Amino acid sequence: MGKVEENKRLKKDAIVNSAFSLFIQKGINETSIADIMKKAELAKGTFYLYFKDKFEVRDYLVRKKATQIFEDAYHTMEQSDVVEFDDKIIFLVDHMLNQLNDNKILLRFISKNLSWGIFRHAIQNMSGERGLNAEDCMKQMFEESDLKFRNPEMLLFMIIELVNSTAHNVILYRQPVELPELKEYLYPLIRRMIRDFTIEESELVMV
Amino acid sequence: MGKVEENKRLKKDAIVNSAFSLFIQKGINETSIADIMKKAELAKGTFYLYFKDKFEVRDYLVRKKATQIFEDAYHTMEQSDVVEFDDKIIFLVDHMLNQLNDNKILLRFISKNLSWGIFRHAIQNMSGERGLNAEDCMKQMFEESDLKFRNPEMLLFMIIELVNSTAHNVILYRQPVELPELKEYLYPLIRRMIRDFTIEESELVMV
Amino acid sequence: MGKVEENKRLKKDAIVNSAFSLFIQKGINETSIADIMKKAELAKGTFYLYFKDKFEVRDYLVRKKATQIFEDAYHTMEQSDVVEFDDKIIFLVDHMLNQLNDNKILLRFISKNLSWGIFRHAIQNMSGERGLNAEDCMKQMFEESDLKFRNPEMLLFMIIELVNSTAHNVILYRQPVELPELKEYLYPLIRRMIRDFTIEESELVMV
Amino acid sequence: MGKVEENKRLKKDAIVNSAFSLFIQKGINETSIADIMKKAELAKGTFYLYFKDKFEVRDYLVRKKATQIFEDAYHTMEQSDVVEFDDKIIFLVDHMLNQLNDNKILLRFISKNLSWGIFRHAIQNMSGERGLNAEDCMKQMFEESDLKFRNPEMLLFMIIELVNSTAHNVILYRQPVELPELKEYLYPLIRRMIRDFTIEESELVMV
DNA sequence: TATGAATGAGGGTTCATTCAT
DNA sequence: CATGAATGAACCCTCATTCAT
Repeated sequence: MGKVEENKRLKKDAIVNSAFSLFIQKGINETSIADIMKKAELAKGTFYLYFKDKFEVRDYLVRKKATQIFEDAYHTMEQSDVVEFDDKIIFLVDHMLNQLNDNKILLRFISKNLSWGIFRHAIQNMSGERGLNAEDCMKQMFEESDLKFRNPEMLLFMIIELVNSTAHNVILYRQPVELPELKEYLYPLIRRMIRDFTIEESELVMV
Repeated sequence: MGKVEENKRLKKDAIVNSAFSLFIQKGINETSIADIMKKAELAKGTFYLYFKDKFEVRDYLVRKKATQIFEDAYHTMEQSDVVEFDDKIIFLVDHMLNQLNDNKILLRFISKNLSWGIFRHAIQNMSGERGLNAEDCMKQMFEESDLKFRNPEMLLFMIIELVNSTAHNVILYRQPVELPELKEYLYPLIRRMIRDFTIEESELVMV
Repeated sequence: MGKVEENKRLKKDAIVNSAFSLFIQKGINETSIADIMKKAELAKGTFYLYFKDKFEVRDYLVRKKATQIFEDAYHTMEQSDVVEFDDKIIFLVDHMLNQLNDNKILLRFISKNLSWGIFRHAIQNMSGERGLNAEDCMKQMFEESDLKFRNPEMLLFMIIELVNSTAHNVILYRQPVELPELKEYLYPLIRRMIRDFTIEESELVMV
Repeated sequence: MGKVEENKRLKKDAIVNSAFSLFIQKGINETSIADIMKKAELAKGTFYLYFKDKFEVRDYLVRKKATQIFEDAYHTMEQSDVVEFDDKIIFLVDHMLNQLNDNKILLRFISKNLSWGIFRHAIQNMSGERGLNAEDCMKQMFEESDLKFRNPEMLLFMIIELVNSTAHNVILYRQPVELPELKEYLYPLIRRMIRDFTIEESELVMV
């Protein structure tokens, strides 16, 4: 029967949730496995039946949380009536920034870990669980638009890095400006980047 | 006489150098104070005469190394014959990227710690020691150029964050492209950002 | 089954016994937790599963040993044929003094810690474990006697302090007299104190 | 010249005063030599020119402070018009108790160390410095009175121990009664002890 | 599977003491 | 005499990990 499976899932969730709340509260280095299991109300030894060490839990959490944020943004976008490619990108970015701004603790946790490498890993591996694949989503978006891009991956990379690193400072330390002002500079720049990466009709003919 | 002072400086340097080599080798969390002092060939207790904990050493190191890189780039630029403002910025960025590319270990150490907050702190506090003040340098550069900028601090902030975060991935993980290719996309974008932040003559008249 | 519980009791006893022998040998300040656990043939970390620090062990020991001495004296007295109240008190004191005289090391350990505050705490808290409650014993003794006392608690307090502090010097340093000679002065004085605290029949009528 | 001597005395006083304030504030075990010398505004190494360790300082302090209290009480008594022996004893005890009640911190420091052994040592060794010898004082008091005592030393011993141990609890913990009530029971008891130790005229003739 | 008592290596930190200045 | 930087032994305590139950 699935009762045992169900029970194991509950235990794993308890561990993960406990760990998350402690990681964001005290930091991962100051959190011991004993802490995690005490808060999860499970025996210390049980930890090792589910994870190798606390860093495995951290990685699991980063992927899970990052995916949640992307999924949420993507679903909301799909239900909106945005059609243009650059508007879609801005919509996604804006939605995610707002989520992170509302949940600064989560931001602190995933922000500096969520760079290109982890991002790719996350969107590729995690997606299966809930059926939504971020990489496929993005690919589809690129294809659906009528535009052709010089180097789509590079474009995405630069946008993500720019957004991620500027937002980190602005949201967490409110330095050097507040989030609304950052957006004023950021969104036009993103649109410009998209435009600069677009291959013009004329160029296409040339090639 | 300054013999005692001289000796203290030597001890501090030994600690700092030992710590640096261990931090980049094993990571800061895996480096104990005992490790540091063993490599420095000093007694464990001596550590506490100079630093409160290893994080104080890390901060000291980040400031020191970041300043060194900037100073080096700035000096080289001054001895070159670059005159235009955007060329100067590109020159600085290029020089620093090359330094970091040559010294990936150093990059790993300072990169993720060198965000806007630390950067400002570093260029303001560290400068006195060697006579060169990074903040003043930048200000002077802005003033010397005939251009006026909408929001110079914001411009600098966005450039630094973009360069720092993209370069980090590219240099360390060679993902998604190699450094030369990144530069091909990065430098035009920086020039464009500078242009976008410039207040046109016509606008000036208007105001 | 109670195998685990049994094992824990053994471990705690080992720690306590080891600590006692070291405390009386070298003094508590010169005894480290490492010392205690080495002698107890247990791992250092195990200490913290049973006690917070060595002072908690000391308090535990003082209570335990003091209670043992009292219980022993009380049991012996009950099996004797002493009937008068003052004789009972003298009997108890005498028995306890003899015990302490036979075990000077134990005396040194508990003597200066066994003042009124600790004594009250000891007789109230420790008793449950073995079924005998020192406080109740004393109360019963007071009630069983036909006498009424002006301030029974005060009487007890003064007797205990007088006996404790004089005996400490006499037994440990044999100064200024030997124990038998102290008793010659002490017991008549105690009898006199009891008499002085007694409310006479005549007084009772008055009230 | 005596300038050097004067300077040394000042240094020693600084150390002793600093130590005293720290001992009563944090306890002797929690006070390091570094602490003492920092508060004394002297170099750490200087300590060893005056004392072997902090326990030597403590002993010095106990003697000094205890003597001060006794001297103060004795001087005040001399300037009063008390004549009877038992009144004198009560006067001394009362004065010292009041001093200690006013200075509970001092009491905590010397109380449990000031038993018969230390007391004798103190009154014998320390007296020379200021010209007043407590032992001689007491002897003189005994001789001056017309009374003869069975065992003067024993009498003194029992009074001191009784007063010291009861007062310690009462003043520090206000248990089981307050100081005024303790005195109500204590002073009559002391008078009775003195009477019981007195050799009657009739007895004298007998011998 | 799940437990949690036990382990003991290893961390950070303090501090009495020395000694070159 | 006086200093205070340097020492390194020794302390307390934590914690990942194991394993008998």
